[in-house]
Amino acid sequence: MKKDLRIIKTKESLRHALISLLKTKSIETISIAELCRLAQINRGTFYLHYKDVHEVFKEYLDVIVEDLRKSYEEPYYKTNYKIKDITADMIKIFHHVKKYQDFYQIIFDERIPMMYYYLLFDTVRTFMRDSIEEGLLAAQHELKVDYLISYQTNAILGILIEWHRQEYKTSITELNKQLFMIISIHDPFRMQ
Amino acid sequence: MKKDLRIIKTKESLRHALISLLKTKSIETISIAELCRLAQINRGTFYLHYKDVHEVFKEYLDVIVEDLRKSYEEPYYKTNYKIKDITADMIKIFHHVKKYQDFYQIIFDERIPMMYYYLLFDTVRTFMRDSIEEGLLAAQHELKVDYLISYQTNAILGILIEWHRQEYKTSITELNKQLFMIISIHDPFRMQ
DNA sequence: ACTTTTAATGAACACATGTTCAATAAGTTT
DNA sequence: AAACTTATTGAACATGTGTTCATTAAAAGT
Repeated sequence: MKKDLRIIKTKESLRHALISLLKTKSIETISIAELCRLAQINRGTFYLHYKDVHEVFKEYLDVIVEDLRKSYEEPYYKTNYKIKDITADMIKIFHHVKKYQDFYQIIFDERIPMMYYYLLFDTVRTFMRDSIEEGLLAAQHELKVDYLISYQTNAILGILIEWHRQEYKTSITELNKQLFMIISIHDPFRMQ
Repeated sequence: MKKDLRIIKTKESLRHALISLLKTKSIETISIAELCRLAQINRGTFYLHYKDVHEVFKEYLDVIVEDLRKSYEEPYYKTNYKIKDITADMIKIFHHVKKYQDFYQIIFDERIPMMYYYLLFDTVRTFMRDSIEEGLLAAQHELKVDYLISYQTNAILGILIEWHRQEYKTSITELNKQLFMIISIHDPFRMQ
């Protein structure tokens, strides 16, 4: 039950064409017709697999999200301090975003649909859930964890938005220092 | 140097037509041609004022952002506790979002461009800047405030995202209670 | 009221969108 | 290798997009 080679070929052609076009123009200005011409794919074939140009990009993005997930899994220099654990986890995200800066510049662009942001949000959110649940959950039984986790997750994404707005000029070391200071002020896990 | 009445009439017709169409279909599926037909405006005239359907919506949204700004200004029952001040400020935002729920449902939709999110982000961010700067700024001179403020702002928007995902079923009272608990855990301004 | 300014119109244009359908060719099974 | 399955193709169609331009008409200035 393997995938038909023709489908793979078609999708690859479209992905290559998109990457090529993205070097010179923004994703919003790329038409389906233009993409298909470059990929040498019939426009009708396009609609057999995708609804719009964004879906081609999104499929490519899945690879990047996978890298984010992987980079998060791999161990870092962990200490005994909870806060340091968190910043150590987040520094991995910063490294990842820097690595794929070209793509995150697109994801955070104001013309781009929220869907990419939510993709990132959901990915980071699963990390955040794993980080939090252990110590905190049991203590406050009136707390709806979903709100806490979304609060925490989006706070981190707020740093990424600010980073993006400052055109990624802040170094990762500096960014991590800032995050450490912010979390130190807030001291999220001092209860433990 | 007043605005030409014809322009006002054209823009009003388009706004009314958009509001009418939004009742039955999503903004993404509304074409310029369809909007102009309903508004009885020549399509060419549309392009004299707007680039796409979103710009019509965005102009309407400015009214809502203005309401957000106003509702934030008006005094609430303030106490001496900093945390309570913050949650009192934020409850105003919750009320505002609930009031314009129909619009925030569009703003947080995954197919909608980030631009609306940023509009909200920037508005809340100015509130946040005003709330924070007083006590905190001077103490930590190595802290880049921009990152702190974006972190704080987006954390709040994280709650709104979660609220949206839970289809605004959580009551404002409950939401405020959650926020109070979250901030109590983090205790952002215990230094003061 | 008359003149000036400028917004709105309709027609036309090349190109993009989204869909259909029979014909073809490429891949998979046997 | 032959028989099958199905992805791709090209053509066609109605509609949408973004722009232009001369004409019309409405508002503003005098």
